[in-house]
Amino acid sequence: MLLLNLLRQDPESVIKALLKRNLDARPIVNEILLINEERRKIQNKTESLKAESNKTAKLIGLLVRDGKASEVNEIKSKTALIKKELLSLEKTLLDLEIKEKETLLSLPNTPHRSVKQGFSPKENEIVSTWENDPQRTNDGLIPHWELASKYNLIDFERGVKITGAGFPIYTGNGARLQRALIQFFLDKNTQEGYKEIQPPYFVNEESSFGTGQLPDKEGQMYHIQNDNLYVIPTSEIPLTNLYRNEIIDESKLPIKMTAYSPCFRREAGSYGKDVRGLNRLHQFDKVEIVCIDHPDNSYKRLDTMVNHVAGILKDLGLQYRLLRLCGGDMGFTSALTYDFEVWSAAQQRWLEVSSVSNFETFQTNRLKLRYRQKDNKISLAHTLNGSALALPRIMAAILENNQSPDGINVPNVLHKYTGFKKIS
RNA sequence: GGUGAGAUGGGUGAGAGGCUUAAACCACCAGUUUGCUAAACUGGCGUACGGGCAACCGUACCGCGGGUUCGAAUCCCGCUCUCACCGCCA
Repeated sequence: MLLLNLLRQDPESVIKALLKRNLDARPIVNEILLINEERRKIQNKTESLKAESNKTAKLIGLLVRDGKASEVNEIKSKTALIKKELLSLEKTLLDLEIKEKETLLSLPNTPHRSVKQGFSPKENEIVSTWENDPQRTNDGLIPHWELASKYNLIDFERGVKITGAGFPIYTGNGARLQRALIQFFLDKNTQEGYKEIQPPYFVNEESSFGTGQLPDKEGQMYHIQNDNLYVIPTSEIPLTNLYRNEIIDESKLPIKMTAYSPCFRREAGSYGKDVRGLNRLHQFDKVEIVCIDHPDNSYKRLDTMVNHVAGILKDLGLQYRLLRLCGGDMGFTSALTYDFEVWSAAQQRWLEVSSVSNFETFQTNRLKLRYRQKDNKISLAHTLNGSALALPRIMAAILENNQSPDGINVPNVLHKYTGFKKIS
């Protein structure tokens, strides 16, 4: 949620920034300002009436105490009038408040100045590419879904039987490799100072709202209706919400957390070759990093997070490229997002494996997540998160890129976790 | 699932229709005193929104939502959550 004060002070800069998302926000911004003006007007009126009524009530108290009951009735009739007026004013005020918030919620975050305007993923900027020369031919290469069944690593069919499409069963060395990756990622993250957390996999409505999944992405989450809980599409939700409604001492910043969790996404409406094998699933594993930091520090923090993720991909020997997303491809809540894509040699395409974002105050404004400065001033903190890393496409790339006629070579850094060096 | 007890500021906890502007203590911050620290003493110490250049003023908030009343932390109704014990259970 954008800052109302910013919108009041400098609406033009907000409108200009949102153009990068190909959104003409002018009508909405104008509407908000209009509602806001009206709201403040009504609020002023309401509050002065309340002040009067409070004063009168106190006076009655004094009169009753002094035994001057005869004067009380007269005053009572006066406050009855105030009350009547208040009744309709308060209703109007509430309506305006709701409308103001609703309208404000409909605006996405303002892109950072470094973000380019653009409509689609095609306009994302390639910031850097590691391993300049990925294998540009898939001669003789087998896609990961075939490798997975050739070496008995994943059982897609039985996954369909017991749950449905998009719920693969990892078996034997496949399961072991998956676990090795999770542990490797968690170790890398904790070495970097991220505190390991095991969060719940279900969250309540308030938490989903806090990080912005509600109301924008309601249809993407699995919902447990009996208990009104949402199954997490990412551990970003429980991690970031840990500090919801809290005021953190400035000296405690940054707060750095990491968690492994399975992630559940309905992915309604996506079919075809993009979802083949491990490319897109309803349940997948991910290790996430989340930072809560001082506003002055958050873009430096974003850079260190990006470098950290890059380091992990290098350790695994995966060819990747780093993208800065254009305005049109960025998530609703983000101000700046970098995506990592690894090269999938058999499919001859780039696969997104990590998304690292700075949300600035967009989430903390909803979360009421603030920090206290030395001079006791209270401000909203910045939140950031990133995947470090999402498992399935990493798995796909490892299988495809490291295949040879006699098996699949496991990256060196994983040997101590897998206990084997080759899958054959 | 059953029964019972609760929910008050950063923490403990009083308050049971109007002298509450929520006591007191602890914690925290500043000052006095002091060779340093501690102790003692004095003062300060919530959040949000609105108004104001500011000092400051107003409003709301005692789990959440309604109601009664001129007036509600306090009375009434509904909900949520927490804790304890019992049952079931990895």
